[in-house]
Amino acid sequence: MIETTATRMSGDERRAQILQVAIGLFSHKGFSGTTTKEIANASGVSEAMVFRHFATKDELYHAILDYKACEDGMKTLPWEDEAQKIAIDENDDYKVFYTLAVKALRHQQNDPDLMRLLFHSALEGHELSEMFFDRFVSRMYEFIGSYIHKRQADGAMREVKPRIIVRAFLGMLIHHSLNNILWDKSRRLLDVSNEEAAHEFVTILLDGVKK
Amino acid sequence: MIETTATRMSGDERRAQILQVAIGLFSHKGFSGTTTKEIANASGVSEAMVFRHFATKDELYHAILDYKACEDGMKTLPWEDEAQKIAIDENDDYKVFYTLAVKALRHQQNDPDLMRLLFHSALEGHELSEMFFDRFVSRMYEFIGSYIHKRQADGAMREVKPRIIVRAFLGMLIHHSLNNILWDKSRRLLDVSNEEAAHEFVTILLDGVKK
DNA sequence: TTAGAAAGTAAGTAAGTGCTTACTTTATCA
DNA sequence: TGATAAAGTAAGCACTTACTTACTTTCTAA
Repeated sequence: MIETTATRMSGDERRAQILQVAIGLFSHKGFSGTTTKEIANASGVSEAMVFRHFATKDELYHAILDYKACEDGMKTLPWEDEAQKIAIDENDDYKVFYTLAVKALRHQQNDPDLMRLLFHSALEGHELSEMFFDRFVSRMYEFIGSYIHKRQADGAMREVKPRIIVRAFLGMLIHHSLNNILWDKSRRLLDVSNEEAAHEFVTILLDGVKK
Repeated sequence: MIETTATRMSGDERRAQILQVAIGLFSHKGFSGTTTKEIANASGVSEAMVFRHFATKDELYHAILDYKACEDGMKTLPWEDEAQKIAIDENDDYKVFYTLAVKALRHQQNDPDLMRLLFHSALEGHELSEMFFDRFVSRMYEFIGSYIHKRQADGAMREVKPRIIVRAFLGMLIHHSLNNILWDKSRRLLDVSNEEAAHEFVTILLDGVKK
């Protein structure tokens, strides 16, 4: 893929490269749809090298999931974001939801492979799916849900089950990204910036749940 | 699977049975994750029989897609529904969207395999994905979009790009079903009936876009 | 009742699959 | 500079894959 000079790589470099190549392949063709030979070829290396760095194909898959789910995607958790906390304390509904939305959309756009991997593993019933669900999704429901609960107690939002509102919100965001990644790559159906999408989704949601 | 007596099936019966078995397997394990041997075994028949009915594995996959996408899923198109047309003529926003939502949620719940197949094929870049997109999704955008446009002209809805509203609406619905099918099978996160979900989603949407 | 058509199988094949082995090339540093 | 460790490969192993062939069993209707 990348123009490789004749110089050989260090073990760590090669390992990282194989991992990256495998991410691209797995995320597009799935686990069983990708062969170790393909991974080796795309890495410009023999199959034996793949198996020197990752004992089995499964181990490679797990390494990817660990890398993607732990190192990468989880860096900017909304419940650890300072600006977010301030917006929450100030009860600035628009800011809370807009910030969340733009971040999510940007993240998904910058790393479509993560979303593809997540869906592949969910469909195949891989354990990553559960892990991601427990570590990220369910906390997201708690995080947003408890803010909504607070705002309902304030009398600022209608008394709807908070989690339905969370689902509606995440549904808009995730489905929008999914559309862009999977079906409407050329934006024939709908072509909007992340900011515009976030603004409109948040406006609909907040007007939709305000008292 | 089904308790098969010793009596042999007719060609058509067997073909239909293999097709059903394959739907179950493909939708859970994907195309390349499912072997023809598995399909044969699960059908209680030798592999040769599978290939008598479907010349190649690809042909079987296409037969499934045709069957699922044409016969099954497309039967009750919203733009051919009489009750829907009446609601549209009466400008009964809630009825229009609620009917649509409940139908979609029910359909997705009754046939989770279709959604799984659709996502598998979208991730793998199979052509079904495009076909489904052209034949169903893009028409859905036109259908709902044009109703929204009309209601905006009436002064009943805010001037937001209609397709953003469509995306928000479909996002809630599809994401909700996807959650139920893939991640939250035991409804730990959110347990609501289709009717309640539809009602809340539609209420949020309509309050969110009304003038 | 029996010929023929259709349902069915057992046992393959060639090409792939994940993975290993036995070996060669290159970098590093005492 | 040359011993050593690490990066690298070619070739192949056991098994699986999609698909075939040559054959047997059962149903049907003239």
